[in-house]
Amino acid sequence: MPDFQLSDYLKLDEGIFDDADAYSSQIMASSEKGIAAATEVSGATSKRVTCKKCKNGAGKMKSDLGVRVALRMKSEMDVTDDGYKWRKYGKKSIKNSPNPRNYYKCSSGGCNVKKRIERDINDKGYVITTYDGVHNHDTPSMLYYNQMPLMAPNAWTMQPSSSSSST
DNA sequence: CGGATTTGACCCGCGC
DNA sequence: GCGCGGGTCAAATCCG
Repeated sequence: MPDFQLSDYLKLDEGIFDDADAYSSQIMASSEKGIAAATEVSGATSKRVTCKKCKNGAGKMKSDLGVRVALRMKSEMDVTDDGYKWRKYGKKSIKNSPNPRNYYKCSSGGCNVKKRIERDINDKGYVITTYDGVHNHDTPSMLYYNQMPLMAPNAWTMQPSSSSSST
C-alpha cells in the first residue's frame, strides 16, 4: 500500500461543519458528532427511486445521506480502500475530466454509503475520493483501529502528526 | 456456486 | 423537443 496522504480536504457540505477554518484532524472527530446526528438517514434503500430523490434532494441532498466529504489522496492506484468494502456499481466518463469516474457503494449490510472516486485532472497520481453518507456500522477492519478510541472510525487519513517527520 | 466486476442502457433535470 | 451530462441499475461475465 503506497503512502496515500491527505493532501487536500474539500468540504462539500457547508452545513454540518460550521468551523470552515478548522479544517484539521479534529474536523473528523467533530464531524463524527455531526455525522452521528445525520445518521438519521434511512429510507434510501429504494431501487430506482434513487434518481428520483436525486432531484428531490437537489437542494437538500446533503441531508439525505448525511455528510458529503471529498478528500484528495495521493494515489495512482485504486487503493482508496479505507477499510470498508466497496462494490463498484458504475463508471462514467466526465466531460470535465479525461478520466472516468468510478462509483462505489458500501457492500456492508444496512450501509448505504456511496463513494465516488475520480482521478485528479490537474494532479495525475492523485485521486479525489468523495464520500456520500456515513457508515452506520463498524468498519470491517474496525478492530484494526481499535487502538485509537479517540479517533473516529472514519479517521483513516487523519494522521497529520505522523507525516511531521517527512521534513 | 457465490460474489464481485464490467459495460451499456435508461432516466431525469437543465439548457438551448 | 432534443441533446447533454451525470448517476444508477441491471444482465452477463469472470474470478476466487
